[in-house]
Amino acid sequence: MRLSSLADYAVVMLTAAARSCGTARLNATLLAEQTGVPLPTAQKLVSRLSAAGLLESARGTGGGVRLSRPPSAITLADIIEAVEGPIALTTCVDLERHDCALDGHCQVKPHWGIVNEAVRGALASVSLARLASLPSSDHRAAMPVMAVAEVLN
Amino acid sequence: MRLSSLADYAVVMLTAAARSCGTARLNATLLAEQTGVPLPTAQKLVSRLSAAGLLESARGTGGGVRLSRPPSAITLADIIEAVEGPIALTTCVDLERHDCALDGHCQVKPHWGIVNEAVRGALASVSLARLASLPSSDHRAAMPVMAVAEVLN
DNA sequence: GCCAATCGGACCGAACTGGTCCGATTTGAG
DNA sequence: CTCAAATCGGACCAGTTCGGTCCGATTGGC
Repeated sequence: MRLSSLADYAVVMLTAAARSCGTARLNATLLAEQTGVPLPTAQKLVSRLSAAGLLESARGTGGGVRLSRPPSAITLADIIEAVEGPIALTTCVDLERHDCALDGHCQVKPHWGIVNEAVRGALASVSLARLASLPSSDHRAAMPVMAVAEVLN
Repeated sequence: MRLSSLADYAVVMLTAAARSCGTARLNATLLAEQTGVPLPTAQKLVSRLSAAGLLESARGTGGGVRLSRPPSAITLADIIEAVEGPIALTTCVDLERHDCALDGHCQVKPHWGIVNEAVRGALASVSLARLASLPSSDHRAAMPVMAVAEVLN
């Protein structure tokens, strides 16, 4: 239940990119300096985010990267999936590889899809624009969460 | 963003335990047979779940385990935390070890706590009793999720 | 036409997960 | 009271994925 450091770094880097959106052309070196992410790791992430379509890259001298969409149209779920692959709490909800040992008579399997979508939805509701803004002063530690149970039969 | 197989197995085993709650005394061997989880793994999980207080164990001949609380009072979050440890998407929300390389000037850090609580809340809203029941016929693939963004500043 | 700067992919070591096994402990029967 | 069976509990080991580093391919400017 912990997301990889690469995904964490990617969020930090894209947040920094969103702040200077449009103002300057960005590259891996600059993002690494602004965020503190090690340069080689930043390079790898730039590659992966470009391949996923979140960044548009230009090679050669004076090249670099920029957000391919406005920050409000990029969500946490997008970033995580770009770095880690599809969000799938269990292997059985991953459409690609449904190789679960208990597959046949598993009574829980039908529920995982719902739970997975709930978590994914929570992440998809957070936009990069929101993450780039400074936090408000009135954090409510505990938040009212929609009842997954209500749709879980 | 994928939870460990052990956590998955634990959910399946506890779901099976909830079905035969009160009817029979359970042990690791029985749960392994009913669920298909390999016996040694089931034993390990029984240990861990007992240590976490979700199962009450009795040793010796005729011993075994049983749920320490009614299934409605056990949530997915409880099970996952019992097996994997605290739910912490990033290291910086883990109160124990906040050793993040970017700790000093990370602009995203304030937001992670909110997102983490949202995900945790989603998992905490699913009870074991709900998982043990058969799924309804009208699955709604996409579910309305509360807007995390609304509390994120 | 050459050079410099940038992205893209391949390689390697380390940490964790998952699986297996054996010992410690307790109860029930004889 | 002693023995023995059955159970939980923890230690050990292999496999895999993750994280980090490096070098080559490509492009645009001079």
